[in-house]
Amino acid sequence: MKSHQTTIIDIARELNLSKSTVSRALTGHPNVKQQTREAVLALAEKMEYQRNQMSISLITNKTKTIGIIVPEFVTSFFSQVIIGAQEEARKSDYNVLISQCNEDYNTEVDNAQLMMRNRVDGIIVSLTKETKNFDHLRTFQRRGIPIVFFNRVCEEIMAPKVIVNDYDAAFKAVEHLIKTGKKRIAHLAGPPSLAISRKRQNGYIDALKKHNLPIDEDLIIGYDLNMSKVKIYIKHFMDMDNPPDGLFAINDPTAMEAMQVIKQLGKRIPEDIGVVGFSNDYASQFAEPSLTTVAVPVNEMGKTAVKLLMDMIDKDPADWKLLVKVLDTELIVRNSTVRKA
Amino acid sequence: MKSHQTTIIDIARELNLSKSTVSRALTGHPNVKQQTREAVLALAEKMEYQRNQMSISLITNKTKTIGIIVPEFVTSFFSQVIIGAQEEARKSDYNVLISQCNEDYNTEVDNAQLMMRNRVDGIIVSLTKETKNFDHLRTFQRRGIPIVFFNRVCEEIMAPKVIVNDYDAAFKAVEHLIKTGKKRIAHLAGPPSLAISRKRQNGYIDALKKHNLPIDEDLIIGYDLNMSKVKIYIKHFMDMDNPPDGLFAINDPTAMEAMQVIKQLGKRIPEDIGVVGFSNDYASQFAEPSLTTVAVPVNEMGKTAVKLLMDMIDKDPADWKLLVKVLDTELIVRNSTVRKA
DNA sequence: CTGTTAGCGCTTTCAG
DNA sequence: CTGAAAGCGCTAACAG
Repeated sequence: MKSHQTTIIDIARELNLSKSTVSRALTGHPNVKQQTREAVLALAEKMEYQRNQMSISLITNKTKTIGIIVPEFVTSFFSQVIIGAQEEARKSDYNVLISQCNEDYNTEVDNAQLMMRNRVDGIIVSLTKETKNFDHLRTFQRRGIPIVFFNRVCEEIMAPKVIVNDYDAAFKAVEHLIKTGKKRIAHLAGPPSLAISRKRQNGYIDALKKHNLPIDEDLIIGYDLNMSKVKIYIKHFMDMDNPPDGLFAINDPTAMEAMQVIKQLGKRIPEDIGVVGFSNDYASQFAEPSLTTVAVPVNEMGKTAVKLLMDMIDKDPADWKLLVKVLDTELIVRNSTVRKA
Repeated sequence: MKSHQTTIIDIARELNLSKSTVSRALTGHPNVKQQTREAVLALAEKMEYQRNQMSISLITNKTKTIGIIVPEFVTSFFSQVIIGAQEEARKSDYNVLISQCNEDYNTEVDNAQLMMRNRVDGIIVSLTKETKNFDHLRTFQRRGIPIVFFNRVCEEIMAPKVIVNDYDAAFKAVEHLIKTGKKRIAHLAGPPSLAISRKRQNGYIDALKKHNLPIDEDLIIGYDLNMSKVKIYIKHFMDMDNPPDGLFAINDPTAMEAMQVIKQLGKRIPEDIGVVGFSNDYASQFAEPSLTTVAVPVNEMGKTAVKLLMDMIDKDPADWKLLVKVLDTELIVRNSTVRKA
């Protein structure tokens, strides 16, 4: 079934003009008589003409589309980054092709190839927790298609990155727990494959060190972000002879799941154990107790990534800058660490 | 900066073959000598050839892309629908162009035109709360591009729709509140522009009627989903001489916001007032008390919408079926209505 | 100011 | 089995 889309030829025929004149009128080229232009625009409007992006892309070798690859879509984090990214892209009249990977490496590779086939002008990427091979991404650079990483960045590929001050934020988060009087703080960390896991863990460790608290390896568990495991680890923690009185979790979903388990075990938050998350997920404000967390400027992260990408598109790869933008975070203190009256 | 993407010509030149033969080998056409095919495929692999979707689209007048237009991205609802939709689309080797509208009508129109320019083969749409004019969507049908609505459907356009049994679900939700002993149940409804608001409200009203409870217009407030207003309305309810002892909210974010306010006012949930939401948002399990809500099969909704769309793509519009798929929901009873021991 | 021509990368006739 | 040629909708270069 061939759908009928109005073409330039349709307009040209109707107005008895050449294709090129119509094209010029439509694209705002100066060399068109005012009267002709008006006639063309009026008819285009009437016939609901929408230029065919395909043919233009074929000529210009530009699709005016950027790809966004994110690891998951369940928590609000990446959705919100995407909102920012999309807003920024729209400013430059760019579209956005979005793919989420269900935290699956093979899906990420598929998505990358899909982007390739669709000849996106650039991509912004946050890796799945599984991604350890980066060939599918290197292909882009090899072809002069720019990449910008955000949040879960790849340290082995030379490309601009947008991250937050993970180390500092973690440091402050843990320091906050310490200031509320906690002395045995556990850390439910992310998989070591992710740089953010390592940085946050380092922040955690250094905060303890600064305050002369012992580093107890038993209190640090790196896990694969598979939420169903949180229960096991938290029970493990709380079953200890000397259970922790504080918990710093790699992200908010983990922290909230942990709080569920802690409450089931009959422990009070924050009295028995204070909890801090990371990312300020949409849900964290509603949790009970509301979750103390590190607010990441998600919207800005998306915007910044796209801005950096836009600076690379149409530039010679030799001129690409290797900026690493570090965005500031803010510790949001809520009831999971400091109970308000 | 022209990025170098491998083309069929590159391969043809290298192998001293004609373009057509290479093309045939690549597309699995039977009339190619086994040996030739293997050589082509091997080289294509080596040169990282990725077919240019643009040129194919130009010829076939098909982009293998479907558009998804959703009103917002903040709550988890639409994200999850998109996950399902994307999975289903991928099965048929279709890509997905996603646009969210920030609940803004003009953005919806823009997004629709963007889809049009990109010649999507079909779209699935959930309307913004503001959308009352549907011309931007009718254009698609006029051109033989199929539309499927989901969740927030348009009743004025003849198109397949995927919805849930809003009336029944609301009825059961309210009946559940009644069974927990509540007799004065308020309803924080959505904007009347949305059919789901009206249906859920009707379910609410009929449940009260069935149980011989009076319909008090003062206990029904339809609002514009602007979350900041929830506080005002809930305070208004609770300030009444005879405040409600139950609340049925149009959706989970509303319910959770309401619970926050109720708790601030020092009222107990569910003892003083039982609360039921709608949609089983990701956050609702973490809320305190955990929120009783109507679980919507979000993933299935996305999948079903795409399936219906796929059945229309490539079919003569005359053969398009006007199915309305009604998916079943499930009432999930949590602590906001029935406190577990 | 307007028309003509060529060609983007690919598939699809039509000829061998 | 393979090649040559036409053309998808549009823009850009070259002529008027």
